[in-house]
Amino acid sequence: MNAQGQPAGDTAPVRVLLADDEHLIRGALAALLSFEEDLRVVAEAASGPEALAMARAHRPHVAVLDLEMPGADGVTVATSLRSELPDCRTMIVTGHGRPGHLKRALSAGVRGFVPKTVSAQRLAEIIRTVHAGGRYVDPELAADAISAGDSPLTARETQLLELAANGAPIAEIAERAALSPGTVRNYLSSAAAKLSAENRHAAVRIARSQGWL
Amino acid sequence: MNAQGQPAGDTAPVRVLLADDEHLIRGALAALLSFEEDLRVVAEAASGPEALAMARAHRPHVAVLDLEMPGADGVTVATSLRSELPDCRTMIVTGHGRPGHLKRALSAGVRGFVPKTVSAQRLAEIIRTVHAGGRYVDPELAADAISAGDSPLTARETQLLELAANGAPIAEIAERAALSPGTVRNYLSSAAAKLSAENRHAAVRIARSQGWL
DNA sequence: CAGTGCTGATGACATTTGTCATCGGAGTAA
DNA sequence: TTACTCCGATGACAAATGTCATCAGCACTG
Repeated sequence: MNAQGQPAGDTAPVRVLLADDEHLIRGALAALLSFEEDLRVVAEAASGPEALAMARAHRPHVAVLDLEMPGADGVTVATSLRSELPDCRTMIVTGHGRPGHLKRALSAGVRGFVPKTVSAQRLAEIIRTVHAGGRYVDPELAADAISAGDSPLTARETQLLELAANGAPIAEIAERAALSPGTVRNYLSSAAAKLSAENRHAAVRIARSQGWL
Repeated sequence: MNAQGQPAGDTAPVRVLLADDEHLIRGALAALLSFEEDLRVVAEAASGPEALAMARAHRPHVAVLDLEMPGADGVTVATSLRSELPDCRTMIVTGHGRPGHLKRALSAGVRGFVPKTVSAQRLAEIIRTVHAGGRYVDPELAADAISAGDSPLTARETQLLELAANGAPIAEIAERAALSPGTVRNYLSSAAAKLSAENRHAAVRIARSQGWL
């Protein structure tokens, strides 16, 4: 009856991988989790690729991944882990959770999605839940994701919005996408209309805020 | 001879205020710092205003402030603290440190400026340094700040860039600033020219990246 | 097969935006 | 005083952008 996993005693501890580019957070987290007798941090990583390498080397039961990391973001790492180490459960921890990120994460097989506003105790519980095969999604983020719905944008619209994200003029976007300038304007106009934005720049902002970028 | 402050033993501990909106980090940090015998976390806050209130109530020696917080950012809090509690030293911890932020912080009387990539040990040392009256600035950020130079923008240019930051059309910016649309275009054009940007949206990006926004 | 939606393009047109010259007033430093 | 910069505005013009209609190929689906 250790399903929800209060400290166990005799059973083997849960092997945990921590990946976060902020050393301060990662170290502090590792220290806190070390107090939980049934959890053991077996590896730490500061970037996406490093997280993958560490996971291959140390075979954790649960990988706790920051969403924003250099190299590859948490969801990308989770996707790779899913195919490489199917037994490794994954969960995402993030500062600003956007609805779209949650959707992407869930379809990547991520079993936990929590904001950094939770306490360490709570995180430890969630790690146990995930390890036991359960799922946990922050209620507030879940509500946002449900009410937000899916992205109304097509693939090209999304791609062109990304290229427009840095404020580049149409000509440059067209060149980088190998498309006609007129075509680019059409797609961006369409995207802005779908998002009820006044122009493509506002559209970029809106798409970003929804995690559709 | 306790200047750099190795654990002291008999002298009174340094009273520390921790302010960070991410509960996970704040709690973990508090736990880690509690191992340092000469440091004592006497208050925690999750927002700018709360940090101010806590500081008034608990009179910390050193306030460790996150740069990005709801309500009021770390530099704003530091400015208020400087006038309200001149004896309270302040330091800023941040995820992404932009050159302009560092400059603003230093002119607000902040004595420490560190990225979240430092270790907890390092942070503890820096807290001691700051408490002893010293200063500490992350070398990399300092180099960036020096090479970046000051903002070339005038007050109005900066203000209008801020209003333009969400992608709003000129008309809306003009209305919100109570200025003529033509005037707005002139200022934004001037700002874009100073930043070598192709248009105002790219200018916003550049100004943001320098912390001039 | 017909219908639908995404893609990619073109042309036309109106609007927005960027750029420049110019003006006047206020404040400030030499 | 003079010179300088910033502020705020106007007018004119060119360039970029947004919008719309229209076309064609392709893939998919009922």
